[in-house]
Amino acid sequence: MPSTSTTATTRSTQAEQRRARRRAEFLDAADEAIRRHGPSVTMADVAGAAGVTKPVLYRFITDKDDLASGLAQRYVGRLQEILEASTNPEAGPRGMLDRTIRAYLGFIDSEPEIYEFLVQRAPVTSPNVAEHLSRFTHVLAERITAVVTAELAKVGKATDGAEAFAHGMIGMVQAAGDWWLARRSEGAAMSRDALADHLVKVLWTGLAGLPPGPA
Amino acid sequence: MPSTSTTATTRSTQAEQRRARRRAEFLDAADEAIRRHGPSVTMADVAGAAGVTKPVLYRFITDKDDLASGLAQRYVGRLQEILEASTNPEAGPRGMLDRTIRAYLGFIDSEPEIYEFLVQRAPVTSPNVAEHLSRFTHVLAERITAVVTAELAKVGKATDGAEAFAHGMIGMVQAAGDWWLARRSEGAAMSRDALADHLVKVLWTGLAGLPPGPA
DNA sequence: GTCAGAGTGTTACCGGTGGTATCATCCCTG
DNA sequence: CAGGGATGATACCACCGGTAACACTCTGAC
Repeated sequence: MPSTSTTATTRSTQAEQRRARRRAEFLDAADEAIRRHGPSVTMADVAGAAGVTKPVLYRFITDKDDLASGLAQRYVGRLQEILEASTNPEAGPRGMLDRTIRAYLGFIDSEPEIYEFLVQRAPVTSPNVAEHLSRFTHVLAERITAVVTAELAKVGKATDGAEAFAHGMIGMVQAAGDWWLARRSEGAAMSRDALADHLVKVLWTGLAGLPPGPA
Repeated sequence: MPSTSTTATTRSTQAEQRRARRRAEFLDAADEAIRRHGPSVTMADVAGAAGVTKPVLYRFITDKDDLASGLAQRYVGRLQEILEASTNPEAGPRGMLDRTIRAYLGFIDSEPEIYEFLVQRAPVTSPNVAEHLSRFTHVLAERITAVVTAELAKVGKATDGAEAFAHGMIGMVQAAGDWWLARRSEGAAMSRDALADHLVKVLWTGLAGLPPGPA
């Protein structure tokens, strides 16, 4: 086994790793470019932020939607890290709801441009097929569905509405967040914390309004 | 007063009427074009559907966003007509919520392409200013805010959360509607009526979760 | 009758953006 | 040193939103 050579398989995985690293670099660049140019960034802007031209970018990112997908996945991951880091394991589902909403509002508050870029690219993707794979809100929705379903089952309610409720929850938080984001800049409006309190109360109470019945 | 001539003022109002009629024709054309080409219609498509070329269209519609605005206003108007037509005046706020949600779901069910065109054009409009004037959901939000505020005041709760709640409500209905729309095409999912029941229950119950206190 | 002007219409174009074909270069391996 | 795979750039295409410029018609005024 000569020290300077590697087998074919390890070489291919090395290539894969290199590709993945490159892709991550371009996501970093996109991050920076969005911060600099706002949600209407151009692919050339992103490439430029990476110190490179468009064709190179397109060797690692197939599409502008692919780029949005990659960023969405990354930020959902960070959100999840925040949630898991603060997991007081005995807080129960209501605590989880509370923390999730606060984390979400914190994200759109601290990264409004990236957030807007993400939601802006969302509906464009699916012409008519329901292929929203790994879009920001949908990834979130999956996780929440699980929690809601578990909670409903525990309380002995019908679980067939869980998915609709999960998506509805996200929609409510998102819409209220958008509204708050827009009003925030012109003074007025309530504090982020007050809004979070509000949403948690409404949603948690609303959960109780779901119809009873077996799964 | 000669029979073949008109005064300057009536002539100018005649011109205005003509302009308005023309604009309405182009909105009709947009309607048809969206139905034919999907939410990604082109301005040339719209002009073509009106049997005309782009510059003519642009004499009556300033912008693609203006076109979306016009359509949004038109459809919100129709929604309101439906609501008022079915107004059992003694149904109270819960009946109103019920009817509104059903009308909304009926709209996105029967006109999914137009609906998607509308929401797609929504966030693009405001670069950073909160000038979403007459956008579909925002027009709706204003009306709902009024109802919610009144109801909260009646029950003796703090009304400063009404606006956030109104936007949140719309967001929930919209997100749940999107989800339902996407799942509907692949069999599965619940019926439109069941979803409406669901949403009404959750939101009405959630309203009770708002914190008490003076306005 | 003819002239002015307001509408209505078209062709041809611009600027920008997503995305690609093509070619040059470098570096690593054999 | 030969050759292939990755890295890079230039130049281009298609498409879309929006506009400039020009041609035609119709109406009412003198």
